[in-house]
Amino acid sequence: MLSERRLEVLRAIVQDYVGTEEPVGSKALTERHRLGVSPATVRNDMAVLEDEGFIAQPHTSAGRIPTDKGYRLFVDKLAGVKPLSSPERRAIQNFMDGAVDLDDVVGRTVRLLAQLTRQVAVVQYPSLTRSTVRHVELLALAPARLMLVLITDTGRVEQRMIDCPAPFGEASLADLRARLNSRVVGRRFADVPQLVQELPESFDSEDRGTVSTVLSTLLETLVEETEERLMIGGTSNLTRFGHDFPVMIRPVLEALEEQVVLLKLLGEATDSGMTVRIGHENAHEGLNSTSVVAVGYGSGDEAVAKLGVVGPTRMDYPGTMGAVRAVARYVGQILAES
Amino acid sequence: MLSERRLEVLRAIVQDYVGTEEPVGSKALTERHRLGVSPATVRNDMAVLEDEGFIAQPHTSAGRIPTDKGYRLFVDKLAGVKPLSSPERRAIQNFMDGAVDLDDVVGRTVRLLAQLTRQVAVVQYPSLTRSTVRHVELLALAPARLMLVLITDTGRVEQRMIDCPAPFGEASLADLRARLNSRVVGRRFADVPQLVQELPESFDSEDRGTVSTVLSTLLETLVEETEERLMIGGTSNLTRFGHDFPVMIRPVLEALEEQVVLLKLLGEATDSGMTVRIGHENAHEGLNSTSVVAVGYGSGDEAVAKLGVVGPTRMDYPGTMGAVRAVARYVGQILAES
DNA sequence: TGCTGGCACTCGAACGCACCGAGTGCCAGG
DNA sequence: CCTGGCACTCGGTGCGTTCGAGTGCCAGCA
Repeated sequence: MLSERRLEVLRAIVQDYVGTEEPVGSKALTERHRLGVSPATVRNDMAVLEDEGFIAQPHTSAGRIPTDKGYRLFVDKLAGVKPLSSPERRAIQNFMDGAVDLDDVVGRTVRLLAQLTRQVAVVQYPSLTRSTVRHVELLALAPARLMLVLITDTGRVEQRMIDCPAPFGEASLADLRARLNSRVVGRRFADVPQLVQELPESFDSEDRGTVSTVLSTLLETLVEETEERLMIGGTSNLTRFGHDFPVMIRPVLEALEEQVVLLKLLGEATDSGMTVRIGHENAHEGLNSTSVVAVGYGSGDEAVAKLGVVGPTRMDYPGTMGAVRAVARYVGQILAES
Repeated sequence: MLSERRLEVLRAIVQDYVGTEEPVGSKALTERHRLGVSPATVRNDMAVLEDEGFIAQPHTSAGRIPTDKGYRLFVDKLAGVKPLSSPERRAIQNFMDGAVDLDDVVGRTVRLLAQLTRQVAVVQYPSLTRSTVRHVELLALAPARLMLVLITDTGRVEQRMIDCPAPFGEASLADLRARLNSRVVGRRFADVPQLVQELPESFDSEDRGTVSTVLSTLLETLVEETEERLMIGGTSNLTRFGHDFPVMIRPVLEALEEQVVLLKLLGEATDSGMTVRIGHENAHEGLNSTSVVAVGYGSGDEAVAKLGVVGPTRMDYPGTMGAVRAVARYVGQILAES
């Protein structure tokens, strides 16, 4: 077990390293922090911390840097979530104020988060499956051509073109629209498939084909868009990543370009509460030297999507966590209002 | 005036430098290209080219590299547009096939372009002002709450929430919807403001407020969304930028994050035909060591938006131009079909 | 006049080397 | 269990040397 002081030493190492970006030695530590012991003692503690795998030396005669395991302990036991300063809070409000639609909200959120944390921000669009249906619209663009428009309670809108097997009268269209809406409005998208199951049967045989087509397009859309969309920003912050530049940032940029990877990344975050994945805890290889701080957000109690940041493992965890949480809450509020 | 051979020397320098990324000397040139003259002669030619500002030496005793002016001459006079190979053409088809909606089309285009050119791709969404109206929909989400949905001929969909000053009956809604559509469908968005001008006057006084609100939201949307949206991708290709990494790519990433900058960039491209902006020809400072190759694309004859790539001035211009043009044409086709 | 070979010169890159100093591990003593 | 002392390690820095690709210039030749 690690004594109180050793934990204190670890905390000091993490803080200094995050600040200076340079391996920290025993002497420097005792000078910057009032540990009340001599460098020699700190050295002994460091030796123990190294044995336990919390810190490491890049080279034999250099200072120590925290390992992933060290950061993990720091985040779990030694650090809290730093609340934002009130100027920062005000900045959030100013920044998010006046967003006109969901795209705008998500876009602003990404920029805000990137700016606050000075890291790469990732924001997932509210998921369809967890949202509820606000409205389903069917528009006749041509006699045998429909457009299906889905609107969620979070303001997300999806649309699809539908080519009908047969012309579809205005009356039938209104009928279908009405019945569809009466069944699904206010329900969760995940439940829609069951809710519309026997709908075609109640239509004339001539319309039944079209109704089926519409419904299958609807269901397809639900499936396809479950592969969520997301937006990223602040990639230029990667340039402050470290010295050994190209090697580090290349795989990160590549990972960020693959939506699948990112979605999995956010998906791994637990539904409620903040998740921090440090270095090798990330499944994706390119992100082995980055940490991901993610949290769910939503209009009500339930999270409809996630947002977070990606940065070097050497990041200011308390500050980052504070910013991520604050932004998530604020976005949740905005969505609830709209 | 530059003799035929001097131009040939310039072409050889550009080609070699693009390939090797290293300053090219007189000896290497005569070895790799059959110029039919000795290194000494080439040296003389190089001296002239340098006097004229087409090439420069990074250091006194190094080879030459093309200047922006040199690339300009190369692009204008010495290089054609390299047509794609047939595997590449097939790749485009495979890649774009099966796109479900506009977002999907744009997303695929970005990835495709980034992959083909191995550079950063930028694709603008079809502009509203240049598109025509396919449909305007008004949905009543609550008695005094409407949603406005705009659909363009290019498949783009915009929506806005509207809070009405007074409840708005279903009949009035249908009426407004019908009149609105009969006036604007098939017309260009740019013309919409005039077309709906006196619409409120024909409504009952109790509804007039709401109608005005709806129309002003509609007009607002047109204005706001004239600030076009765009999508970028392939930023990881920036890592192959050069040796002097961080310094180069930082401002580029920053510029790429500012939509305004990018839009201006694309906006500067001429409407028809391909535009190539080389190095300092770009107004934005951060892009002074990049070149932009852009071209308009559209469903018909007229360009509804632009797309292009951003890469180091040292890029394969013929190949890049070929890819950009091919992709633009293909996307145009897809939009025309949908 | 224009091309060519020859020649002296330049200067950045690479290499080797010595030095410096932050940092370490270990140990004996309090 | 903490501390001061001490010998040791080793990466970073500065400096001088060498190496070679590349240059400019010039005299000679077609």
